[in-house]
This record gives sequence, structure tokens and C-alpha cells, in this order.
Amino acid sequence: METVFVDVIIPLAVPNLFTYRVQREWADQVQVGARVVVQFGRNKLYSAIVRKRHHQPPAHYEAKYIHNILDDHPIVTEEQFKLWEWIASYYMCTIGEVMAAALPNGLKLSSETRIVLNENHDVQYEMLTDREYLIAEALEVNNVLTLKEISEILDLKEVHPIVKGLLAKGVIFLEEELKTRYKPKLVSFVALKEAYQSEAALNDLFNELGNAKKQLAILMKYVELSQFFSGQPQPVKKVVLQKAAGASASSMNGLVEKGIFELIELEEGRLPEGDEVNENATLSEEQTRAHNEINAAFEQHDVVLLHGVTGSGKTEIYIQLMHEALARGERVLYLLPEIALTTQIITRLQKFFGDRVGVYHSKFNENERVEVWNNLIENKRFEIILGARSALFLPHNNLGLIIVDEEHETTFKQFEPSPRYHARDAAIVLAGIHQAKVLLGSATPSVESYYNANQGKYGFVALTKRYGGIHLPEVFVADLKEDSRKKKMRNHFSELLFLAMDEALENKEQIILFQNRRGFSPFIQCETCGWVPYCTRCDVAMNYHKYLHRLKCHYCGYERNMPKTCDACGANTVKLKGFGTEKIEEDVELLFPKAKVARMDLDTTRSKNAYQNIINDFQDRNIDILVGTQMVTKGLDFDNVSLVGILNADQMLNFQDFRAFERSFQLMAQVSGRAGRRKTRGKVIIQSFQPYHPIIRQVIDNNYEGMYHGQVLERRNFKYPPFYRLIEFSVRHRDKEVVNEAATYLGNELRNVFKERVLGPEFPAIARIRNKYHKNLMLKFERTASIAKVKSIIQQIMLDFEQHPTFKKVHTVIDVDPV
DNA sequence: AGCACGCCGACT
DNA sequence: GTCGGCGTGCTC
Repeated sequence: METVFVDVIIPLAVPNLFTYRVQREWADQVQVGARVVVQFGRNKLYSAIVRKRHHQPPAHYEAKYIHNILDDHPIVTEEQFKLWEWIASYYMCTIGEVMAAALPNGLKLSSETRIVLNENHDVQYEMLTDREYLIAEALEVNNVLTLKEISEILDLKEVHPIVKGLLAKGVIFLEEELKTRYKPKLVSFVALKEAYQSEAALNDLFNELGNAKKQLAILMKYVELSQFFSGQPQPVKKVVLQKAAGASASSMNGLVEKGIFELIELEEGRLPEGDEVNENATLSEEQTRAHNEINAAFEQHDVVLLHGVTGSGKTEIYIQLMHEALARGERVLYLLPEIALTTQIITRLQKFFGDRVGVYHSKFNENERVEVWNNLIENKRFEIILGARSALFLPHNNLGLIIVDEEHETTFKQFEPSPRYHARDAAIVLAGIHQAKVLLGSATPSVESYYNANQGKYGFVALTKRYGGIHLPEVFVADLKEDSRKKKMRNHFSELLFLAMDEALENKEQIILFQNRRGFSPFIQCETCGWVPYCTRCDVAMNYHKYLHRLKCHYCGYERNMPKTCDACGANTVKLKGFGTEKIEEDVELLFPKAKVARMDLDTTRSKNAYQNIINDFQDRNIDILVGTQMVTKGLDFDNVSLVGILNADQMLNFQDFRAFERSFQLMAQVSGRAGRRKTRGKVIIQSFQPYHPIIRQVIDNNYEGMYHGQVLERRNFKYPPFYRLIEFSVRHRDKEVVNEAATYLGNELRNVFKERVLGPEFPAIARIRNKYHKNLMLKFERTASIAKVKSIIQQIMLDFEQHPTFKKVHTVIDVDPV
């Protein structure tokens, strides 16, 4: 029999596949797509995925044997591999990095070196160095230590020499242990002991228990629930039985102690099993028309863009399309930005599709994610997957429809870590692999998608009316310049907004205040000398956090105490400047002392349920005024919001980015959409120093088209997407001079080939983060150029650049299609 | 990504 | 002198 070799993917940023030899006895068992444990490097073990199975021994080295086979069936399908390979090639990263992002942690094992005491060593401790002795002593107590723990015990970075010394002296062993992260959830079931399994024995038992009323009740319930008389009694979940019989834990345990019941631990899925409900969505006339148009457009196009104003009821249309896909025997993937994945949308889908819906996103714990994965690979459950961008990577099967809702959201693009992929674009590729259709939905489509629809590349369907005849809100602008001049401002509130808030509160209506976090959040400045405290590791002013009463850097997390006096001149005139959500919240509390205020931003939603709790509180009207960042712009349906205030439009408009106007429009339009959904026509007040700014006018007129045409003109003139493709290079190093040199060198190399298509190098707005200087280069090239060719040239240049002796320590990040 | 090897500065 | 920091190259 010929020797079997496997080429495997290791979940690391290493290029290429690695070839291992398979033991003869496993030759038949090892399959493409299954995980194998391999040793990679001197002693690390990893779970790798078999990509190829063959008989060619490597020509230039001796292949290692695999350590183990973890799966008896593939857990990664050929379709998934195709997506991985596309992402690796398009976004210029390694296949290992894609694997690392694609697999839930529960399916990735990696070893940790464990240091164990050799119980039988006969070394006198006088023979050991002080440090060796310390470790030996610690091991007497602990038995097992990790390298990290040893490093902590010794307060030493380099512990390898010490470990090596101990190993040579025979005091310790090294073990590499793989941790399986996925643990099936075990649940206690009870079953009648063998001896009582006959009818006669059961009757005796009933008599015996005659005076133990509670236990009798449990037993009777058990007979019912286990379907005892069916001849094949099933174990019954302990808690279920206890509850059904209205019994206490002690009477349950009594039965176990008497040897009547036995406890069995059985595996149970931790995913909730919803009820099968199959309500049909009822569509309005307008929705029906759009729905028919979408289906017609799918005849011609693989991708269709649905442009539906906020509150037009896109979700009902999605549900209808999902029903149809399911009826055809196809499956559906429904992608949403992480932040829009609230219980609201989840329960809504479950109402229609019951337990056919699986949910997959980052707030799910590891075990739950593995279960979704396993259910799909075994083809057991979930015809619909609702998830954030990582749901793309699940083992989808027979996919017929992908819905990308809130298509314009830039959070669909992953930035850190690699792979820097865009979930919307990858979804279109995934659909291609499965021959599925894609529906992109948004109230404010991205310029790129709208352009593609305009060009006839995508189908296009519009929904212009709000569902249930509800009017779009009325939008007003408050001129901050005017109000400031006339001294009408109350803290950060214009007269217009203040009065509108007062009125809304009077009418017991709710208010949303939107304050974009980008731009400046509060910082502090000395009014005597102008000193501003900066982060020691990043080139940014530190932000003041009231709840900590400390200064914090938003880029690296560095914190320091609030200075009582100025660090520079010693004066006690250090004052808060700028404003963020926290300041607004404080202002509101001051101006409207009776109103109940809450804040929703990164700081208040860190814990698992915090986000949902705020939403629930708002929905239950325990909150009158909700102050928040972009989080409040997401598709939340609040019935009682009559007023939306946008506190400072200029912060968004003045942002230095070619997408700043598009994004400002999207944010303002989206947050406006939160106003006036039921009875009354809502009101939106935009505060700005530039009330006649075209983007603000376009928001007032709800003029998406106007915004789009304006932006397209700009983009064409200045060579931006959708007319040009962008690739950004970020050169990073501790030393500013090295960054300068390296970026200039790389820029020249790129310019040699791409000429004037290369921009920069330039320092970004924040040139230093975590003590590393950044300098960026931008490559802009025509849509018509061959991407493959461009990338292969870049790869060549990068290879040269990375080999260059001066720049070996320079780290370069390549971002394809940056957002 | 880790980990070993090898070169350099600041301690005994 | 040596120990520990840190850069460099390789991993089937």
C-alpha cells in the first residue's frame, strides 16, 4: 500500500500548506476537511485541517507523522475551502489566517507547554540555581506550571534557559497538552432502575410508596413522561420531571437514594428549541409589489439591491423570500451588522420560522457556536442562519439565498486582525460558489452598491413608502452659529432642540439624542497655558471619563489619573473641553432634571446583556431620553419616539475621509428614521454650524439620489471607488525615522510600476499607536485592471521589501478595499 | 504565531 | 566574564 501524505492548513499567519505523513493504520481514515493534530515547530501541537490527500513524499525534507485524527467526517466542506481561498487571495493574507477567523475557537485546539515535576528525580536541591530551585519548589506545591506562570513567578521574560536547565538535570518533564475547548452540555436525566422495569415490579413499587405522597406523584409523572407503557421508556430530564410533579429536589433525590431511579448524564444541545410556528407575513400592497419585483429581478441578476426607506418594512419582504427559498428546499443566510443583531430581530424570525433559525454571532459563547457548526455539518438543523459577518464561514449547504441587511454598514468590513474582508462582498462570492441569490437591503445604500445597481450589474428594487402609511419625520436644522451669537445656547442645546425636547417630555413622548463618538470626545485643557494631556504611547489627546474620573486613551487603553493641576504650568485651571455622549447625558440631567436619561455607547454596553437591557428599558418607557452613538441608529423600532436630536452634524461632515459625506448622510438619515413611527409625525432636529451644507439639505429633503449623484461626481473626479479600487499599505515601526525611510522606499518601489496611481506616504491623523509609528500609502487603480495581476506585482514588491536588510523589522499591513 | 539561535549591553 | 534582552529565521 502506498504511503498517504496530507497537506494541511495550520491556523497561523504562515504561507503555504504543510505536508505530513499518515500512519499506515490511519491511511483509510484521514479525510479532506477533517482536523488532524500535528506537531508544528519544535514542540507545539495544533489542530490543522486536511486540504489535500496524496501519495507524493516531499522532495526536500522528511515529513513528520500526524499525531492524531480528530474527526471521522469532514468538518469543512469544499465550498468553504473555496471561500477561504478566495478571501486569502483577494484580501492578500494567508489561508491559515482565514482558517483562524473561520473556525470557532471551540474547534481550534492549540497546545500549551506544561512543566511537570519529575517525582522520581534524585537531584539534590543544592545542585540547582536559585531560580531553578524556586521553580522546583513551586512545582512541589502546584504539580503543573505553564511557561507564562514560570515567567510570572520569576518576574523574568526569558524563561527558556531555566526550563532547559531543569530538564537537563531531570527535575522536570515537559508535556504538550491539547485543550479541547468544546464541551457538550450534560444534563441529568432519570430512569427507572432495571429491577422495576416490568409492570408487576412497578405495581409493587406503587404499593410500597403508598405513604410517600410526593414520591408517588413523581413516579406517576415519570410513568407518563417516559411513556412507560410504550414498552420502550425514555429517560426523563430531571428538572422537567421535578417541575411537572410539583416536587422538591429532596423528594427527587430520595427516589434516587432508595435505588428506584438512577441518574444518567446525557448530552444536550444548548441551543434553544423554539416551537415550530409558520405564520405568514402579510405584505402591504407596496411590499407585495417590491417582493414581486425582487423575484423578477432575480431572473436576470444574481444580486439585487433593495432600497427601502426606514420603516418601509423590508423585514417582512425578507421573511416572504425566506419562506419561498425554504419551500424550494434551499437554505438561507441572513447577515446583519453585529450591533443590529438584537433579540428583537431574533425573536421576530423565530416567530415565523421557529427552531429552523440558527443564530451565530460574537456574543454567543464558544460552545453554542460549535453546536451551530456541528448541526449544519451534520445536516440536522437550521435552514436559516441569522448572523454577523463571521456567519459567512459556517458550513452552509444548499444555500439558495443570502440577505445582507444594512448593506451600507462599514462594520461589515473586518479590520483587525487579518483577514480584512468585507462580509457583503464575500457574501456575493459565497453566493456564487453555491449558485445562490443575494439580496442587499438598506435605507441608505452604499454608493458602491447603488452604482452597481445603476450600471445594471445588480437588479434594483425600491420601497419608497413607509409601512402603515406612517409619514417620514420632519427634519429641521438648528443654526448653532446664530444661537451662539445670540447667546441662546443652553450648554450644547440650541433653543429649537431644547424647546422641542421640553414639548416631547410634556407629551410623554420619548427622545433619542445622537452624538457621534468620532471626532472629539471630551478632553481636558489648561486654560492658562493651553496644555492638553496626551497618551504616552499614542499621538492622541486622552479622553476624560467621568464614571472613572480618569483619563483614558481610546486607542491603546492607557489610563491615568485626572490631574488636579496643570502638568505644564501648575495652574489649577484644567477644564473639560469638547463633548461626547457622557457630557450630553450630564447636560440633559441638568436641563431636564425630571426626565429619566440613559446612555448607550461602547462604555455602557460592554457586558453581555447591557445593550439589550437598555433597549428593553427604553421600549418599556423606563427611559425618556436616550443619548447614544451610532448604536442608536440601528434598526430599532420604537413606537413612542417623537423627537430625534443630532447634536453636532459638523463633527461627521468635517471628518477627513472620502466617505465622510456619504457616511454623514447615512447616519443622519438612519437616526432620523427612529422618529415618529406610529401615531404622530416625528421630528428631527439637526444642530450644525453649517446649516446650508448640501448633505444636511439632502437629509432634510430625504434626497438619497441627490447625495448619491453628488458623491459619484466627486468620486469620479478624484479617482475613488466605485470607479477605482483602493489598496492601503500601512507601514509600522517603533522608530519614526525607520517608518519614514521604509514608507518612502516602498512608495518608490510601488511607483516604479504603478506610477501616479500611488499616493503618499503620509502620516495618518494618528501617527503613533501603542508606541508604533504608522505611515500610509494608497494605491488607486482602475476597475478595469486585472486584480490578479496587480496583486501578483504587489506580492513581488512586498517580498523584496520584506527581504530588504534595513526594513526587516518593519511591519506592513495591506488593506484591500479599505473603508 | 512561537520558539531557538545568536549577538550585544550591564551586572557580578 | 556571564546573564538576560532582543532581533532573525524557520516551521512540513
